[in-house]
Amino acid sequence: MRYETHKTAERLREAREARGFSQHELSNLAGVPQAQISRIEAGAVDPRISSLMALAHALDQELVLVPRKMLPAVQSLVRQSPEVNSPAIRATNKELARTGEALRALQTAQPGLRDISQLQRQYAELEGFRNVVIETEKLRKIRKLLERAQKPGNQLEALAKAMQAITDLRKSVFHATVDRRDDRTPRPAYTLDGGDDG
Amino acid sequence: MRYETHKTAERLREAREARGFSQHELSNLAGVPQAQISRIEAGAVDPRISSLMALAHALDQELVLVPRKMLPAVQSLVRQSPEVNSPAIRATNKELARTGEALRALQTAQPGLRDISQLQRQYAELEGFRNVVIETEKLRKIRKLLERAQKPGNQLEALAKAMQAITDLRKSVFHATVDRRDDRTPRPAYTLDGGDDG
DNA sequence: ATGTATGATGTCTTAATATACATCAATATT
DNA sequence: AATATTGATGTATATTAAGACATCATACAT
Repeated sequence: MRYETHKTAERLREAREARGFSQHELSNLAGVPQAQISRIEAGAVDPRISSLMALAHALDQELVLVPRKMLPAVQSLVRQSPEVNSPAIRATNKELARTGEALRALQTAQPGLRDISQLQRQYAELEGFRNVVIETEKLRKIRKLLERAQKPGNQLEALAKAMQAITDLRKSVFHATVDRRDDRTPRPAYTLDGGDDG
Repeated sequence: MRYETHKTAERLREAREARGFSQHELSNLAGVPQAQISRIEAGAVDPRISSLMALAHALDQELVLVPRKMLPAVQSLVRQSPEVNSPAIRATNKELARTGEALRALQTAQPGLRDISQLQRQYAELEGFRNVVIETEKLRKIRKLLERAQKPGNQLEALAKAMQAITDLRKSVFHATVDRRDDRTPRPAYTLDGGDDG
């Protein structure tokens, strides 16, 4: 028993943390209890595939059967995956997740607010920048504003500020992304035959 | 429940039958009762991962967690059945071996060359594509360049060209498998500038 | 027709996962 | 300092895979 089960579990944990999900959040997404996730990640149980696949699916991963011969090639492919694990990106993802939560909370707490849908649309776009470094502090400020907008008081002002902040963030992210398009490989990959004999 | 569990089970059965194993034989190899193998393959149970891995291991397969984005690429790799005996693959493996030798030879002959470590890193990844068809001619050219870099003359130029060639080969290999569609850049960037509809 | 191999099922028992709680330590946040 | 979050762990119960063994239908060979 316990072949390299722990290896898969380890990768699951990495994927979860890379996305800034807590075990509880993942639990909600995958329908697997937090306690069970903890045990699985710790290698304390021998999970059924349905459990593993539920988790993998929630993390946008798939469990694939790979012939041993192909393993190195597959792994080198998987390494190229854009799932960066840098602390900065993890922090960003975490803040993004929390901002999303704050937004949902605000929505349920104050369903009447009119501009929420627009806020959500803008946030949805930001969601796409998971795994891309963005200014965490700005995200944080946005989240604070959203939380403030939940409580009575100057809700509208907080909401307006949040809107403005998210717009600014979008702009700044846009510029940052436009600047760093070095991986788009302008030329075709076939430059090898450059006039050398064999 | 039962996500795509049956898919994995199906692949296991294919692998078993491809090797001409009966369920009973596989049972002996993997230590899983024949009845259980039958139920697993039929999708009648939700097996534990240890059972799956025992079967996979006995069939020279590995259970790998793959990001969704990489799934098409990985599958296209896996589809290439490991026909190690095909002439094309034998040729590739042979050329790979010779290229590796040339690299090592160059290293011992010219220990001072600075970019060798990078070359080696890239070559190491190509090594993973043993048993996968890659462009043998390009490999051949790389080897020639490495051999040329050993002899005095325009070493640096040969080395630079080799580096470029190996980079291109890597790209071409990955492109051949990865790039069916263009979803590498975070897409929401396009929609960032315009305010949407109200 | 006889015998054999293969794979699917059935039954019973055992052991372990899955689940729903609760709790606790460590950390982060206010 | 007080509070909230996160992850690990404990307990009790229900569900179920795993394992051993038997059986049956089918296909294939003798």
